[in-house]
Amino acid sequence: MHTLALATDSADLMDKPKKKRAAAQLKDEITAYKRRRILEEASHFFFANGYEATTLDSVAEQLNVTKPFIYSYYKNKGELLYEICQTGIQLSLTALEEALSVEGTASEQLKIVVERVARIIIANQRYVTVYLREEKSLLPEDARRIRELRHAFDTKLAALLEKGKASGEFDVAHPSRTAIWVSGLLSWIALWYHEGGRWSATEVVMDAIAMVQKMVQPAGGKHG
Amino acid sequence: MHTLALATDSADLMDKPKKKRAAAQLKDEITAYKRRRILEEASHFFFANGYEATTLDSVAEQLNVTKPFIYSYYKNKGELLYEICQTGIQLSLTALEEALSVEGTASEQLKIVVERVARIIIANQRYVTVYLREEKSLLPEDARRIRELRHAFDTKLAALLEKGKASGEFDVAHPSRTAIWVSGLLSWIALWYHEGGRWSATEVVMDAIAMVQKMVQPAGGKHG
DNA sequence: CATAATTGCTACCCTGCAGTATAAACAAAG
DNA sequence: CTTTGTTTATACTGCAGGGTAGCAATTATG
Repeated sequence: MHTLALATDSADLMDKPKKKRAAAQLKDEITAYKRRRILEEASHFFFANGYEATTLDSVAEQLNVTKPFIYSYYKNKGELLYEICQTGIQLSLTALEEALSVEGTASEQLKIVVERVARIIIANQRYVTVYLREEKSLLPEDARRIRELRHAFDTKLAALLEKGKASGEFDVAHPSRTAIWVSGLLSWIALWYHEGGRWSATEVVMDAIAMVQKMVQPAGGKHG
Repeated sequence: MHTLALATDSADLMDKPKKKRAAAQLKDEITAYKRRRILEEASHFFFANGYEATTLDSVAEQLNVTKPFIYSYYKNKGELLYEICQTGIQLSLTALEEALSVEGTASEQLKIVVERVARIIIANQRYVTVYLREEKSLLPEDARRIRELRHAFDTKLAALLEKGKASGEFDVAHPSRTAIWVSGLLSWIALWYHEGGRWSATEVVMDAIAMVQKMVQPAGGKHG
């Protein structure tokens, strides 16, 4: 009865339980699904109340499950936090990398980068906000890994700015420092955007694009 | 002996304990001083470990004092948090207001605003960061008051952008939305700057000025 | 239908910490 | 040198919540 809250019970995925291979794989998928659901609900609470103020009992209750259930899928509360933070930065990093793989001038690429990353941040605000806000609650080792991902993000962004600078498209005195401002502007979206608020997601994304373009735009005028 | 950690004991301020008036005033000053010291140490811990993860015992220990000491100057832990958050936003707001009181064109004023606010934010990073990060830990009523101050900040900034737009100095499509980006850029400093890190406070301030100027700069070229 | 394996729950433990009742130390006043 | 008020510490309480031991229910297998 309780497992109902985890929605889609085995039925959906249960097609060919013939071979052991298939059965084992199915089991893995179900486990992965349960982990995802736990993470999702946890991220809601961490986002709304903060990590320390959130109790695993409340997360379990939301899932119509008990605390030991969570502990059979996650080692402890800290592991949940780490996975949420990891998701937050990894999604942004992946969006950046995919955007960078699109061919085009630096200006075109930058526009795509900002648009896609901004959209990802809005769509995954909970994860990104927790990652930005709860760094201090991570174990030192976990915090280090998160910082590495963030650093990869900033570095790739800096490389793009460098490229635009070399081609004369951008006027940036110091690409790696400017990258941090751009990345901050994107992060700010997560901290500030409110669904159903004064401004729509699209408006915010368009604004972000415009702001970043101005930040790198040569004094002479427009580009790209 | 223990009160030593509160440094400057009465001696400093003790000049004319003649009249009762003076004595009472002195007492008030000492009380205010103790409150300030408690707040200062608390802000260190809240900044470094987060609000919930900080124990008042540890704050007391840092002051070479005991927990009931703190409770005789603050009602509870939440009051401490509120005062820290209040300090964080109020300092920024005051810096903004003072900068706005300097006569000049919109461009000149904006430059002064960004410079002063950025400096205040760096100098009071602990307070500002806690205010940005711990909103969810505040009582609803306290959170509301903090948001009001932030809103005042954004509104005054928007008015300046509006003024610059009217005079043709700035190219901003939507002043109140742009104000939020600018205010976000400033906030970002608190979250990202690290004393003794890769870049100096002055570099960061100069960068912030340059970024904001570009964000509002007309397509045609420079201004101010 | 019996046996084994898996999965989840009930019922705890125990620590850490916000907050307090009360006593001691000290200072001020007479 | 007592008396009175103030300031700070000692020594607690209460409980919330992370984490776990062990049991029950369910499912798979022969």
